[in-house]
Amino acid sequence: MSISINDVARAAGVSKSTVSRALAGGSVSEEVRARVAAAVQATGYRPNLMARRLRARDAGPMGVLVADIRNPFFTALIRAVEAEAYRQGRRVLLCNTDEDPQREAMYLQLMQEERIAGLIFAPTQASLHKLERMQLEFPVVLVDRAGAPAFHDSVVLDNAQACATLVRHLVDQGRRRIAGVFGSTSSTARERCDGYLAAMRDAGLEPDLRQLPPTSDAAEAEVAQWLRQPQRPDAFVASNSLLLEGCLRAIRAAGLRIPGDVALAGFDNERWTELVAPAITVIEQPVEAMGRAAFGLLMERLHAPDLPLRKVIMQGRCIVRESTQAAA
Amino acid sequence: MSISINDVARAAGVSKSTVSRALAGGSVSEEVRARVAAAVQATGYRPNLMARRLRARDAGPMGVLVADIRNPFFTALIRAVEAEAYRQGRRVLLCNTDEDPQREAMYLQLMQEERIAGLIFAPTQASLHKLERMQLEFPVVLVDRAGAPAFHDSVVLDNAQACATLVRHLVDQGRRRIAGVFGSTSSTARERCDGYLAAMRDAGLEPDLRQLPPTSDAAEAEVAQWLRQPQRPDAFVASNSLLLEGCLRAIRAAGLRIPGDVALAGFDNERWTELVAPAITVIEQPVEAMGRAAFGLLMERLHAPDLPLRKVIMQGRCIVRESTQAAA
DNA sequence: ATGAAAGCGCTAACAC
DNA sequence: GTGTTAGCGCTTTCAT
Repeated sequence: MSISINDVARAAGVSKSTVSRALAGGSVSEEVRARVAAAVQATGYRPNLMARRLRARDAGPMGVLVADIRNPFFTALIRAVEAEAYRQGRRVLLCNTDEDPQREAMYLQLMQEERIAGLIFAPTQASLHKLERMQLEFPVVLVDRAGAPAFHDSVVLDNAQACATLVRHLVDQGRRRIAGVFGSTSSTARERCDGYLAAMRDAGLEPDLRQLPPTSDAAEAEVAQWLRQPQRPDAFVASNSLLLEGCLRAIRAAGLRIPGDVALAGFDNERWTELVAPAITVIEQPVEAMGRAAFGLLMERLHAPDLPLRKVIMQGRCIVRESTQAAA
Repeated sequence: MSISINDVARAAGVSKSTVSRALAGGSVSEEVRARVAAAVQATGYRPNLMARRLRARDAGPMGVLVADIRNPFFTALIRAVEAEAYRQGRRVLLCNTDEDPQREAMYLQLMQEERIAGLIFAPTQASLHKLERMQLEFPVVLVDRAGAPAFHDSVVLDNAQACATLVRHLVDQGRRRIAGVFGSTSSTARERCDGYLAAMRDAGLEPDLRQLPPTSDAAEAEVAQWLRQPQRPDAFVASNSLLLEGCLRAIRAAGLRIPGDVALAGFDNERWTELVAPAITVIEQPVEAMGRAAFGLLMERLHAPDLPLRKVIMQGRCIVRESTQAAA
């Protein structure tokens, strides 16, 4: 049995409500406040948040539910949110769904049951739809992945635009058979795919794309096969850093030179994209800003539930490196 | 106000105790069980875990407290633990301390207050000592970082051995001025440092080492300066992948060739270490196994608190790549 | 098999 | 300023 407020009250010789008030900084005499403090020390008392929340509808922790903790974009996002939460004295309940809708559903229910104050969520395509009919008891801010802004605030990159930028850059460098490697689970991947298609059409080029589970292994296997085709692509665009890595491995394994034989570009300015030779052209996302914005939207929503729906769209920055130089 | 068990009871036309029993799978007539199930459906009821735990001393979530979520070793560890927890129907409360003892203390108290069932913890050097006098109310398993096994179960790499292996390998390749770049915040870094010192002594070589905040930026700055010294090192050993990355950047920036001018080796088989040219020699840690072991120890401790203290020491695997070939 | 009632640890009215 | 009282939503005796 752990120490309760009653033990402190007894030790301090006051009632438990007085202890409660003293701890909350309410109006109590200095003398009593000191006695309570001493009693807390002596007993080693820690408030029981279960009880406190049960009673006071106290703010529960913030939830953060991301699709893949291996993806550095998400770890960076988590850090940004957590830093912001920490500054405001909020705890963060973090969970990882591995792009699995079933685990997503489980964790959503879990957070419901844990009575979190609000959720920052990067859902799979599958859950995005279900989410709308779900009527959760806490506000949700979608981040990185969102559909039409019908039910939830959201913070996303201008994905179509960013991907089109990448394609246009490749076209400018003289590439023609530009292949697109996209994830199959997120709205983000779909939007990037749309941008790819639009830019290819504008350039009068034939699109050539795959939608894969967003892991490096899947990309590596797929691209390996792709490169064996008669008319092989002269450029690859990958819709996240995991897929990008898979592309790079496959191209290397095929003994092709970058950018001589094929150009390569992708999303997320991970540190390794600059360290490999040749360094890789990427779209950099303003991850920090996205995390802070998501947290901000959530806090505002908490304080003013009737605010109109907001969708924050951020622009990516194209960092051109050697991997997309014109072929020799 | 959210839906409570009373609403379900009313809807089903039974008492709340009956609902509780029906939900817990107690002895209730089939007919009532069906009515309750229907009422749960109709009302959209979700049990309030705060109340349930408050009452029943139900097992809280598992806590995981890591030092740096940017470090891929920890994200891999988290995934392993989380996967295992998921299989057993346990939730995971994840927090990130950024190697900051103050945040560590805050989160420890927090987990105490959240009444977690148990904690998997990678503490800083500073907290490791305090932890011993802390008398937490839940069992703790230290992972990656642990001192003498005095108070807590732990799972660690054989750090000294692994680092000595790296040094011996470099000596075999003809390196003599082998520099060591170690973190300053963890017992792990200290043990690797000890292994470095021992191996250098055995080889009759003069040690030359630094202990830094474990970030790539810190390593990059320090190594840049190091390389400007008259008798510059002909090899670097870095004690984690962040430091390793900093070393690589600094060596490149100085215009030196690897392995021609300097050799480079480090810890953690991150995918980028294989992608850069030249690929980098590393010690691979059995991260998956470490995560699973930590979770296993914790569960066992939960079921049998009086078990003797256990320390699991795992061996790393040295993966030799081009970065440590003999100088031309 | 079911209901009534007690109580987990806490806070917030309401008294004084 | 402080104590008394009444729950928050739930499980668990103890009756019936």
